[in-house]
Amino acid sequence: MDSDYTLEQTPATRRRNKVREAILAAAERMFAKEGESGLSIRRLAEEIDYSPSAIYKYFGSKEELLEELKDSFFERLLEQVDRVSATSMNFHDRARACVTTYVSTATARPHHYAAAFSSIPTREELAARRQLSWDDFLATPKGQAFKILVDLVEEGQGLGVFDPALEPVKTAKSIWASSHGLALLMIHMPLLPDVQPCPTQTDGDFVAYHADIVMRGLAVPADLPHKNGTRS
Amino acid sequence: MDSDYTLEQTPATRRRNKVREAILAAAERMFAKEGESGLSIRRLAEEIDYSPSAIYKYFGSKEELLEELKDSFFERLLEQVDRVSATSMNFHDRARACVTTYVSTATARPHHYAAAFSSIPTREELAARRQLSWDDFLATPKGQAFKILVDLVEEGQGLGVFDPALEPVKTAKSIWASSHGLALLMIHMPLLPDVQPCPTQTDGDFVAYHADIVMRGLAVPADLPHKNGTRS
DNA sequence: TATTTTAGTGAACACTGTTCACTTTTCGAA
DNA sequence: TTCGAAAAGTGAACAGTGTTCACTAAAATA
Repeated sequence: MDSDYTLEQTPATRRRNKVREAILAAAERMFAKEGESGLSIRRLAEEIDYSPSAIYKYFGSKEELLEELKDSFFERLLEQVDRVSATSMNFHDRARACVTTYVSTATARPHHYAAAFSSIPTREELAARRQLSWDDFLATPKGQAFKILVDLVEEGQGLGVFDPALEPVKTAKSIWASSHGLALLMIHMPLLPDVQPCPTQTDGDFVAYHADIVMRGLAVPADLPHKNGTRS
Repeated sequence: MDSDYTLEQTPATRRRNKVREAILAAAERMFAKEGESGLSIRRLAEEIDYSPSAIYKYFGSKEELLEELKDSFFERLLEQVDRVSATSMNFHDRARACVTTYVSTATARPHHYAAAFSSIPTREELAARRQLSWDDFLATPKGQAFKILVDLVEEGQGLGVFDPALEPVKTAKSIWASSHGLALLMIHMPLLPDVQPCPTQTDGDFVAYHADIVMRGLAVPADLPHKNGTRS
C-alpha cells in the first residue's frame, strides 16, 4: 500500500524530492570538504540558488540535515562491513577484513565518521535514553554493526580459535573500540604513521597490522589447550 | 634566572596573571559543563564581569584560549599515565594500569578529551606539517605519552612476555588506538556498556577487561617458543 | 474557475567571534 | 611630583551564523 504511492508519485512530490536531493547533495559536498563548520545554511542556499529559509521547508534544522548526512554515511559503512562479513573467506581473513574495511571506510570520509560520533550526551539526555532497550539498539545501524562483531566472536569461539572464556558482547565492544580508535587516530593525527623512521609503510599496512594484533588478543591463550587438542 | 623574575613579579603582571587565570578558570568551568559550543566569548566575559573585547587583550582568539584548555588537560593526562608507568608494580599490572588510567582520565573530562582530538587537518595543513620531525613530535605531550607506550612495549619484549617480532613503534600506536577508541566510545556512547544483559558491570570493569585483551594481543603467540626457548 | 494548499522569499531577531577607535588607568622616568 | 607613554578596558560596529514569520506566487484540488 505504501509502495503504490511511492511508485506513482505525483509530479509535485517528485519535484519536491528532487529539490530535497539537491540540498542533500550540495550539503554532502560541502560537508565532505570542510566539515560541520564549513557547512552553513546560507552558503548552502546560495549554492543551490535558493533562499536560506527555503531549506527549512525541507529540513527542520541544520542539525536534522546533518543527522541525515551522518546516518546515511554510517549505513554505507555498515553495508561495507556487512558485505565483507558475508564473504566466503576463511575465518581469520574475514575477521581481519571486517576491521580493515571498517577503518578504511571510516577514514575515507573523515568528517562524516568523526561527526557520527561527535555528540556528547548531557546527564539529562543520558537519563532519558537509559530507557532504550538492547533490542532498540540492535535496530540502529550502529547496533547492527555491533551485532556483526558479536556474531563474529561467537563464530570464532565455535571454531575454537577464540578464547571460549571471552564474553561475546564485551569482546565485541572491545574490538569496536580498537577499530574506532584507529579510525579516529588516523583521522585526527594523519601524519602519525609517517612520522616514524620507516617511511615505506602505508596507512593500509598499519591498519592490517593493528587488525592482526586485535585478533591475536582474542586467541586461545598459550597456556590453555586448543579445542579438542592436547597440551604439550 | 627565570624563577627570580617570576618570584618578584611586578604588581602589574601579577594582576594581569590573576585576570588571565580568572578567564581560564571561568572558561574551564563552562567548557567542562557544556563543551566547545557552550563556551562563548560573550558569556564568558559576562561571567567574569568584563567586556568581550577585554578577553582579546589576553587571548588572541577563542581558538587560542581553547587550545590552552586542551593542552593543559592533556598535560594532566600525561602526568597521570607517567606516574603510573613509573610505579613499582609488576609489568603486567603496570601495563594494564597505563591503559586504564589513560581511559579513566580521558572519560573523566569528556569534552576536554574529545576536543583534544577534534581538529581534522586539511590537505594544506597536512603538507605544511609534514616537515615536523619525529623528535619534534616526541617533544609534544602527545609525543611523550606515545613514548611511554613505546618504552613499555620494548620493556615487555625484553622481559620475554611480549612478542619480539612486534615493532615497538607500530605496536605502541596500536595500543594507543585501542585505548583512544575505548575512551571515545565511552564518551560518545556512554550507555553502550549498560545496554547489555549483564547490568551489574560497571564502566571501570570493562576498561580493565579491554586493557586485558589489548595486552593479550601483544603476548608471545602460542605456537612460538618463549624467550630462550627452541622452536619445534 | 475559485479555493486551498504548497513553494519560496525577504526582512528581521538573536546570537556568534572579532576589530578598532576611544577612554581610563597605571607605571616608569625626568 | 609631574608628565608622557604604555597598558587595560570599553562600546559600538562589522560580518557572519541559525532560525522565524508574515508575506507573495504558484501549483493542486474541488
